[in-house]
Amino acid sequence: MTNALIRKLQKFAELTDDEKTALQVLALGTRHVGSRQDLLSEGVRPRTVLVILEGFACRYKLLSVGKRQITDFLLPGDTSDLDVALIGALDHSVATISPCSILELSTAAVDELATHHPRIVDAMRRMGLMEKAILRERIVGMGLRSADRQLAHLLCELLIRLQAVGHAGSNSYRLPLRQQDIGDTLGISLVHANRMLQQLRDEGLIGLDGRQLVIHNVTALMERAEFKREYLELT
Amino acid sequence: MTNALIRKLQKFAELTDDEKTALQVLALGTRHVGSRQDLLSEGVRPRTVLVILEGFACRYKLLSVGKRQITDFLLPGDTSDLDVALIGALDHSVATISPCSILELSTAAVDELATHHPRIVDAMRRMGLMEKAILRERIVGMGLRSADRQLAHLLCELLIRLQAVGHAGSNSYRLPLRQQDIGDTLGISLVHANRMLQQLRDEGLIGLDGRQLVIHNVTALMERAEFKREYLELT
DNA sequence: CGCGAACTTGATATTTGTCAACTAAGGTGG
DNA sequence: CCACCTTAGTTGACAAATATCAAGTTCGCG
Repeated sequence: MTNALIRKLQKFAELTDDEKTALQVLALGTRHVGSRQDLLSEGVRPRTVLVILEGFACRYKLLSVGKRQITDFLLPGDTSDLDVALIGALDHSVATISPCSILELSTAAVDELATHHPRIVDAMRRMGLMEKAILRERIVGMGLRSADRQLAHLLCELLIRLQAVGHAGSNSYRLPLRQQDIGDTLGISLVHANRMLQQLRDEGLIGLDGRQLVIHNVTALMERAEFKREYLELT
Repeated sequence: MTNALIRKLQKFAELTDDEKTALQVLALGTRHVGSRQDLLSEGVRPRTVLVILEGFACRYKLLSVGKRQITDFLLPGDTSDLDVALIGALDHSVATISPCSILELSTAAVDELATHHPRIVDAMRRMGLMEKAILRERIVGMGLRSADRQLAHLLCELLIRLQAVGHAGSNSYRLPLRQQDIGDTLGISLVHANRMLQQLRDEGLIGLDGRQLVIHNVTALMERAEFKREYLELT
């Protein structure tokens, strides 16, 4: 099982074969879920830790009917909150965007890992810290960046994060987001998201054919976005 | 030492006298810092965990000169990241807003607590989860709420959080933020922050005399903000 | 009393949202 | 295989929210 979780954990700490085996043994199993399905719902007390092995998912919150804000994305290798045992009720929902395959860990399994394989849990804690860094960077974007730069930033973030788990080439990846999803992420309308995408296309920075995104000039896109990759590398 | 940290931890787990004593013994000491001073700087590896005992502080990031985004506030009882030992370099800075008194814990002290007083660390982990919830709610606000509602939401958030540590009355508290700080928090200009403040004042929802904020009608302000307090109570 | 920082105000520019209509692409039953 | 149907994407015109600029005003403090 050289899956996305292990690839991601390796970014934070080299795993021994023993540790890899422990992860396999403790998993409750793998589920396959279609696109646009809720995995966890706001207000509910989660009972397991979810690990995305394949596909795109997101965390989101709803406000007065019809308004959804996506707060962040869960990509292959990402997990829902590790400290799930400490959570009374979830403040947000989690849903798939594309079809996903998902591994579940019981809270007992996490305790077991913490006891016998503390390095794995340390790596997972680092992932938790990175998640906070991503949330902060999203706040910075929403507060300080214009819509086109924010979009550029999102595309850069996804490039780096997907590359880390082998799901992106040097300048391209599959992007299963609808324009509505992009708008709900950046806090702009669908129409505006459409226009910002066109702007980046017209400038020759990106190409989007179906669901395949190609970044024609990664350096230029990062400059446009004022993208600093350090926040995704806090090891 | 019935300080803000202990009051805050008590919200998450009853502490024994023994545990309270451990906290006192392990602290490296208390510092007093003036307003508008950096406590931690982006890019630096932090060596201790900071606990705010008194005063207002914030986390912030800078973008191309002159643009600052405050991502969240550290109020009495709040701490900087607990998993500090796992952090390579900070992705953001931390600065005081008002004069603060600050307690420092060495990483060794945190390890010591984790070993002998796991409930304290659990409580601190819950605080970390709440911090993520606060960041997500800020993202929701920036994406979905108009500037006046966002301001209303911020004032409600601070009311509840300050009440939790005994620093606010039923409908009032000291608010040491400048209008520039409010703008930098909500992602709006200073001028617009000023106008939104006036709007809430003109509607009779709040009063702001010097640095003392009075919320004339808490329920109405919460309705205006679509404020749901659950996200601050995830126990 | 004077000075600087914070706050306030008005006029105008820019960005983004909303509405409404239209086009393109994929899937399904006849 | 086509007609239809639904969903996603696109476009233009206009409205609303917010930024920017520039000039006051107030207030605490030395």
